[in-house]
Amino acid sequence: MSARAVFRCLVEAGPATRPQIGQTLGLSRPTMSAATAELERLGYIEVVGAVQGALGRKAAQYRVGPGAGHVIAVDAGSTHVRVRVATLDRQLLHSRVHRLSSSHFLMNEEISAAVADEVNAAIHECRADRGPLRAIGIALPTRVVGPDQDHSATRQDILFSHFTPPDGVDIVLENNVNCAAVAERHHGVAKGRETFAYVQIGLKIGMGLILSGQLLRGHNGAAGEIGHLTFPFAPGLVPEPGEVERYMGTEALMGRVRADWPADGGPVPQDAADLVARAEAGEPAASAHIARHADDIGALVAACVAVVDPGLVVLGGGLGAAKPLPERVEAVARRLSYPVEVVSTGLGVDATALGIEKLAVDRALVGLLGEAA
Amino acid sequence: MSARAVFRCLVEAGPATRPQIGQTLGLSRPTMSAATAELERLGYIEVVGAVQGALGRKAAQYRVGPGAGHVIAVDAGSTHVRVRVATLDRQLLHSRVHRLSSSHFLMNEEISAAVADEVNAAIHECRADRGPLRAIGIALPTRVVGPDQDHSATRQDILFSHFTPPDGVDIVLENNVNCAAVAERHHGVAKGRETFAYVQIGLKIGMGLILSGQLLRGHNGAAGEIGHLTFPFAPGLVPEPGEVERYMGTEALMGRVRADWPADGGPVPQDAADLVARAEAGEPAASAHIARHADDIGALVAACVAVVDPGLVVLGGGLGAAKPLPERVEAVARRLSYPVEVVSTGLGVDATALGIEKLAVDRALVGLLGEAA
DNA sequence: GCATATTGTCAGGCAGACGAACAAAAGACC
DNA sequence: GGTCTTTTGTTCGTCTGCCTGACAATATGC
Repeated sequence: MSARAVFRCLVEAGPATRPQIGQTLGLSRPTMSAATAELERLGYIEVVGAVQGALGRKAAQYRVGPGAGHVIAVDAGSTHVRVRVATLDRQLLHSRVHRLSSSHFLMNEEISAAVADEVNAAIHECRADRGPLRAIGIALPTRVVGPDQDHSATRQDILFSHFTPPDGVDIVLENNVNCAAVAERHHGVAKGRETFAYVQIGLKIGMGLILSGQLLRGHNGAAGEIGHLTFPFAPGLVPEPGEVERYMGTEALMGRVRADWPADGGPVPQDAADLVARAEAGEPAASAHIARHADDIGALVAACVAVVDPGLVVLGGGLGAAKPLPERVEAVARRLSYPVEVVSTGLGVDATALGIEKLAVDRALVGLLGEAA
Repeated sequence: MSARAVFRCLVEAGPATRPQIGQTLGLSRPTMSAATAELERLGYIEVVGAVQGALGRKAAQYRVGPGAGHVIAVDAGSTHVRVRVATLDRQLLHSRVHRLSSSHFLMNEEISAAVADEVNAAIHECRADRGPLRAIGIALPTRVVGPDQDHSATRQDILFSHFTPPDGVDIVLENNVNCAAVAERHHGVAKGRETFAYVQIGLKIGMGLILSGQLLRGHNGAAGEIGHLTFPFAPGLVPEPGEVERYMGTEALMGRVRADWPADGGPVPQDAADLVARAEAGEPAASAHIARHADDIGALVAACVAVVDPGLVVLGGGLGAAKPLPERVEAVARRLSYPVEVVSTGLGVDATALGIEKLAVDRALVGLLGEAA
């Protein structure tokens, strides 16, 4: 039915009149009238006003209505839990940031409890305000596997020991790096791009792959786990699993910085943010370390480029926005492999939350409109 | 129109009766009659007999008819040019192997001339035999880029200086490793698999990726070019482009074998096939080299697994079918990364030709049935 | 007030598919 | 052999989803 297409159009492109939607979808006026009448009857859309063109009769403007419901998006990060409640057309209804008592590498009891609390608070906050709750999306700092896959060795089950989802509400779990990649595609520098890679450089290192417009999860939900890349990878050396993570994470970087800081370089940088700031301020020692790190990341990106040839790599995470990084990474990667464009993310700390929000909205639409695409 | 679906069904599943097709496609008898009548009128299908069930009236059996036409598939390999002419439902009409005078690393004048000669010969051979020629597929040992991409630094244009395709015939170019991957999916050990990687280990090393059922080509047509993987990849070493290829190819392997062959190991193996045969026969020196090579490949496969998590890796190429390889590669890859199954190809030297044939048939179907999927 | 342009609705029609009924062909059973 | 049952194939009416064309309902500008 064309009503589905009309609703999708309103969700994605925002308020519009019947002639506008008919134009973009290639539908006739009678069909548009029937579709909007049906959607309005269901409460999924509502008239929001009338728009006057240059000439002629005013056109009624429609938008997603309260009956379409809303979603809750949660970014369960290592230092903060961020919650967003939004309508299907992404009007923010509620948002909260919960600071964790300490920084966590993995999904654990404290994060799970915080997520459960925040979701329950959000549910009560927005009750009956903008229609039914359709989906809850949670971005996790762990590998996420589907219901038919092997759950051993994952930590996503910890969450559900703290949290019972309401009946009839879809739950969407996704890895946080994958979520950031989705956000880059819909709101960030990769907008409209069909194929690209998002590389997160922070405490841990990870990658999210969007190929031909769809997120690559992989057979075990482990696609993009480049922290597990073979390393060292050279004749005569015995590789160890997970060494890239241990070598490229900010802790290892700061360890090298502390061990290698020149006596005349001033105080040793306290953390990665400090290092980046002083490199951007022009301090030679800090710049040298950032440059060296960029070269390492460039080699890593080159490996990913050789495997999937994404054409564009977006750098994110704590170090991803550092000024001199993209150019240097791009230079190294291009020397080692095929042409690739490397840019920094423009989305801030909200990237992951925006991405899981988009995924939750997509799931809600599937539930609302049936299986059809 | 349902006629498209019926024709696709006959192309993919072979001869069938109307009730059978209606069953699989969920179409009613009247619809099936209309569809087959339309297709028969166009000459795309024909009645091939009548099938008697356990009881009741005989059912007419249909199959793809002469009017549907045929395709030419060419594997432009490094030592041979293989040609297959087949109907859309993959009945082999003609096949030829043209041995090249020497082994070539890249697309060059001799290969191009041989391809042009063989295609022209095949065109005249099958003229008016099984309807019009719909598409010509050519598997190339080079990176293949689309018409909208950057053609500099590719060698696919050499071909067209030797060869003018007939009017109205679609030309499909694809990298030979990607073709082998497609063949594994449709005829080989990865049959029915939606996501897997094919790794070719021979003179050169390369990978073809099938993700969610579709071939990943990448932004520059360079996806799977793991010969360009960053190498060496370890702290303090300066990586050089293309070193994996130079290290993992059979020439480098045999160089190490010759340099390192024990005095009491008998005559030095002449080539890779000899090395494999003697390893399978139990000779310790040969086994040790194959094992070492398997470990290297295992590290390489682990890198690919970390990036795309294919779940299944099919080994092919000159060394891919070597007996002890898959288990050893799997063991190394699993230790370094996520669970992955590693198996050897069951298709022989025809893998690439079968793959490009499938791609040519797909293109012919698009041309025949319109843009619809 | 009237011409013109645009939106919105109504009626009719067309394409594609389905279900029900009926005709045709084959084996099963007496 | 005759009849019954089962399956195939066709004819007919219908239904859904959409379009085209005509008409009514606004809006602007002279």
